[in-house]
Amino acid sequence: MPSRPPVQDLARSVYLLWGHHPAPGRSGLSVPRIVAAGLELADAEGLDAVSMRRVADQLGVGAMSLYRHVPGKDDLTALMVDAVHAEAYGDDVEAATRQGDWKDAVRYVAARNWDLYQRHPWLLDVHAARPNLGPHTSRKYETELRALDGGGLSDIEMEAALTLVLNHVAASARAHRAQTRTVSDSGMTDAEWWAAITPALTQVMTDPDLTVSARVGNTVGATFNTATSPTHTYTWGLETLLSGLTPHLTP
Amino acid sequence: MPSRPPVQDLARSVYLLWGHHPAPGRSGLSVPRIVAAGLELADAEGLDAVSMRRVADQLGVGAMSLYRHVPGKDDLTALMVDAVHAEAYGDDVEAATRQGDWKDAVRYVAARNWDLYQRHPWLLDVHAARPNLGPHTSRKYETELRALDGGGLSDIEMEAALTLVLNHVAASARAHRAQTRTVSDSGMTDAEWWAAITPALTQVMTDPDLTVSARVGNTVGATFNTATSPTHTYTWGLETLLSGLTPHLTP
DNA sequence: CATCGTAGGGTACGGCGTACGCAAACACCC
DNA sequence: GGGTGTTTGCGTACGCCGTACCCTACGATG
Repeated sequence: MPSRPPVQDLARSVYLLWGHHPAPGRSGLSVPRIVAAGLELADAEGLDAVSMRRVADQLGVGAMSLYRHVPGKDDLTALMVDAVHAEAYGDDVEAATRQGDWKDAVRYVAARNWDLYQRHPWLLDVHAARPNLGPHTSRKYETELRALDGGGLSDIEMEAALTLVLNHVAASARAHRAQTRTVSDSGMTDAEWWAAITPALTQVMTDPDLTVSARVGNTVGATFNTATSPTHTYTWGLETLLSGLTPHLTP
Repeated sequence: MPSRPPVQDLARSVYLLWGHHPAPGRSGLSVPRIVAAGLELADAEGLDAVSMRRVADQLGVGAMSLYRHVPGKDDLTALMVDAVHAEAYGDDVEAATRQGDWKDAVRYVAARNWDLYQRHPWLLDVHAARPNLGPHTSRKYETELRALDGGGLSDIEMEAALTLVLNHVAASARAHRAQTRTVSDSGMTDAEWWAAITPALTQVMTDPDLTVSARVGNTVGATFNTATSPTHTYTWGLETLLSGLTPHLTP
């Protein structure tokens, strides 16, 4: 059942992102305070913990009061994302290009995004339908595109290359989090988990064709003590990417 | 509050994945039928539509009856994923290696995964904490590793390279879906959406530093009529990746 | 002091996963 | 056939979620 959202709502979301929000009411409730409360919850307990009720509780306010300031949860999330994107480069659009050659610039961009995901893992759970057009997200995008500008890539290729790099960072960060988080959540290390299922697995997994995966699994397990090493995949993959981009780029 | 899951539960999940499930009860309910109902719902309406209640409705059965056959929703999802992974290569572990040189093999692997995401977009929404160890997933992994085997990559590098490629496919497929889906959901094309927010955006977005992103945005918009082109990013990114992997691989 | 727009919040609806425990159907033995 | 123990199926309920609707009560204004 497609329901076309009124143009008015879309405009409202844009205005909200750019600081056009209602003045604080008599209880002192305001958009910045709501966003701050949401960020606190998300950083501490993840995106799932950010419910309208819990944000309201955090502020000593009724759940429905939030709706006077924010149209709904999606907009709140967008505001949170934009707020956090301010941390990446400190509003300095030349931050990446100053790092040296283009490879260093891209490495810097990747590292800043990696750091962002470490500081705010919930960013990995935000799946917005449309791109975020907030002020800080826009400056972040500008900064990152500049890292690739003037190297001989077409505009189309710049967009694709940046997407490629950022997707790689996000996927690696997601894998990294999945590993560390399930360890702390279940109180069970990867090795313990593996030991726990091995009996059942060997009893049941009698497929004789799994030769390569068995060898690789053993090597990886022996090397990292885990099934995979997200940080290794991150750095190795980034260098591989850079090497793949090299033919396209001058100096 | 970490709660260590009993070893027994982990083993049960493994057994379940490998076909050790209770016999059909008197109402004819069985694990395969539950999984089939879940797949039907997921393919038609997405993963969110797969609730225990709706699966049960589909089968003309009470919601709680499902729990006699399946420990919980996570296990049902794992079963669904494994079932669908059977489609990728038809259990032929040499399917990729037969495609020609290693580049063709990797292109084939990427294409099969892309197809899988087109047929079952809900796969993109599955975020399992631990790797799926089902029979079909295992064979899929074997098939994909073989595409990279014997080319001079170490075991560690094979794992990283495969992850790199599969992450790229998943991210591209996700972007592709986000684009087509939000269009059909909102009844609003990318161009219409852009037109709807442009007035508000130009009024508010007066940042003079956004020179490169403005230029790139215009070029991309003029070329693809959209903010981004996921299919282009997919193919261009894949070739870039292959070129980055080339130095590591012989023939 | 009276009025009134509005910020704030209470209640409610329809969803979710699933813990718990009862009822009905079956299998089995006498 | 009758009784009995076990299994299967499911109804109810709990605590979450986002948010629509509407009323209260406050603050500013005249």
